[in-house]
Amino acid sequence: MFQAVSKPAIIEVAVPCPLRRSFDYLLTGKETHAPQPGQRVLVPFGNRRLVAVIIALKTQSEHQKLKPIIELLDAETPSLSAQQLALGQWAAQYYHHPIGDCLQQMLPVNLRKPGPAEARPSPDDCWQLCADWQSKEAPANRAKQQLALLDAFVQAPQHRLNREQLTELGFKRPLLNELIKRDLVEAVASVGITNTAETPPTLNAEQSHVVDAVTAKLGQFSRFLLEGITGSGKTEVYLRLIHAALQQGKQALVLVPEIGLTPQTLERFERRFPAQVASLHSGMSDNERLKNWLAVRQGDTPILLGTRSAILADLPKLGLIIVDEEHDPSYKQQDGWRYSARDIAVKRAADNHCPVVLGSATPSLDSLFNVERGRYALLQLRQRAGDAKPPAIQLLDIRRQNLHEGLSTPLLENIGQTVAKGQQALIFLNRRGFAPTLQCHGCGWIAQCGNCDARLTVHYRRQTLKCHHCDATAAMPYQCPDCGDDHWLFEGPGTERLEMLLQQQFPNTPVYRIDRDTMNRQGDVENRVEEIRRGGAGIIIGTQMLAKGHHFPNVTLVGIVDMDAGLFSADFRVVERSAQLLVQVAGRAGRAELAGRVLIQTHCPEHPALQTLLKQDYRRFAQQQLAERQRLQQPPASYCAVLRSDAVRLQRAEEFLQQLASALRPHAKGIQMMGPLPAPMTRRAGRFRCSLILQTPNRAKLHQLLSLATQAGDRIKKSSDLRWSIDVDPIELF
DNA sequence: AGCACGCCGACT
DNA sequence: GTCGGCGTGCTC
Repeated sequence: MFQAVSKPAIIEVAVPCPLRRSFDYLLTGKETHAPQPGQRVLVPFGNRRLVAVIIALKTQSEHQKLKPIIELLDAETPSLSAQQLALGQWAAQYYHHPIGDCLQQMLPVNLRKPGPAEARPSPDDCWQLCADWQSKEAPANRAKQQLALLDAFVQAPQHRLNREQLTELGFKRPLLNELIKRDLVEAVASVGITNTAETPPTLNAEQSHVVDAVTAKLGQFSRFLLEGITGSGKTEVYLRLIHAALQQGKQALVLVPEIGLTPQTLERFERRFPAQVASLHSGMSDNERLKNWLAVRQGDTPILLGTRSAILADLPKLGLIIVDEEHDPSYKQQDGWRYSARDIAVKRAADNHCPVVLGSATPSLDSLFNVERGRYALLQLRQRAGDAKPPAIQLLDIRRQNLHEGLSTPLLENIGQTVAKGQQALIFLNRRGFAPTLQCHGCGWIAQCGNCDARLTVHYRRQTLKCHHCDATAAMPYQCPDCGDDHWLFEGPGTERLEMLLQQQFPNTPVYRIDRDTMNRQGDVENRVEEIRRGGAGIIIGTQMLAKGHHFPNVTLVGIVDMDAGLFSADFRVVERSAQLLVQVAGRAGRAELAGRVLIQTHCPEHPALQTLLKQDYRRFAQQQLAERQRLQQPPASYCAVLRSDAVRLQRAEEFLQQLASALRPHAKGIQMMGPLPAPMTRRAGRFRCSLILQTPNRAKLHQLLSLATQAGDRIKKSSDLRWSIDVDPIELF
């Protein structure tokens, strides 16, 4: 017999290395199952063994001496589905990032090392008969499978079976779900979660309209921006949409910002959809992540709720994507493969012919621009639940004012009046620690970080100096190292200092501080928020940790200590970000019977952006900003990428980008090139950083140039300590 | 990214 | 005479 000539004996793989190309290997012919794209494979690479991903099968190779693979790691089912593989390949091109690294990041950590694609069974993978199962309606006689499974539970010791045993007995998850639905069986480890779905509340007219509009588009690609003010019931809309998708037999993917995935959020979803929600977030073990990742892929779980990287998971029946707080910067990965989960969500919706809903109270300018261009349909929720009124915003001009640790007299008086009424005040300051600067009163010496162009922050209680840009920590000195004087000046306010001041001023009022220094462990914030909600008069001090998600019904006064830092910056996105932060912080306050007030301390009350925000009009602010961006041809009115470099010596970093810029310039017609410029805080963690900014209205041209940049960048001779990277659609310019 | 190979300084 | 510094080049 002839050997079939087309039998693929060679595989093309992506290896987890920063190399922008693939490698070919020989199959041994002794594989126990058929190789398929997406499967993991152990290969010899140099003198190492690496877990690579098959991207194609071939019959021949350009390369002469191929090595044979060591073994196929996936039995049958590839770790990455065809759709994921295609997504990874698309993303590698779009973000100009090495394919091997992209595919590696799409795999759960446990699958990045050799071993089978299985999760260890864990205790919460156990189910038992409900105590009152006999009083419940049994499955119909013709539901033979269900009866068999029920019988297996009755026979089992303690009436319990775990996942492993169920698999052994040949029972599949959907069948188990049937028994769970009938209240015959429940998960063992789940404490305090009822297994009956709660009854959804009634929707108001606005909510119904939104639900109808999106539901009508299930099954086709459609993009929505859902602009819903704080407290307008966005989450309820999401739950209804998910329900509609599930009814059509589809799966739903919900993305939330990094710190938005609190136990409360998860519980809210689980109450509505018992045993149907899997989650992926940073607080879980690698094994748990793998377990949920697999559950969603196998279709056992129809809902995936997760943070940024959840957009990379496989949902074979994906029918709806929701991105909550779509403006949140945590959707953009800030190192390595700098992808935007929000943007990939839109791409996946297109691939899956399904709707994507981007929700926010303060939509990003990118999304508003897409509404303007008619790409996204705009849906709005303007009504606050219970008719709560938006808070009144007022500026406090603090020029030449006496400040007490950063607080003006009027703000202090207002805090006093608020707590006297038994209400709560929330003071927002985006600077943790006691004081941002330590200065010697004798000679003017200032404590600087040895590794960064930054001052050290004083942490009073711990008597330490910390750098907030690297991990440098030092003991608070007794004497000035320059002149020996021991009189110190603590300059500027920090949250720790405000806490001490306010506790002193209001000794009978509880003062709560919420920042990275006081909230160490998972769940600390939730516990503290719960305590505040139950409490009466009180003062809450916090950084941007406060701005997201949590609502404080007893807060009637919000004070913004320092607005000015967010108004002026070389980076045009800083103003957008601080406006969003302001609106979000303001949204923490007030309810129907207690209208809230927001007081903003500033040295520049005439600033146009502030004046617009003052009128409660985020949308008008956004329109003004958009007009400005269009005038200056800045994103989203143009496309942008940043090439960055860093090295131990500034000259090395600069030189590299200069050479890269020269190599690109002849091909950069119609593309604005700015730089290379040292970043505003050039030295950080002992390295100097530079940026070269590219901007053009022509996306195709930008990507052509970036392709050239990857080639040129690899060719240019570099000192060994030089690192460089490409950031497509950056959210920070430097 | 790793890891080896390679050519120049201070140690047994 | 070697141990080891990190420059540079490759990985199917």
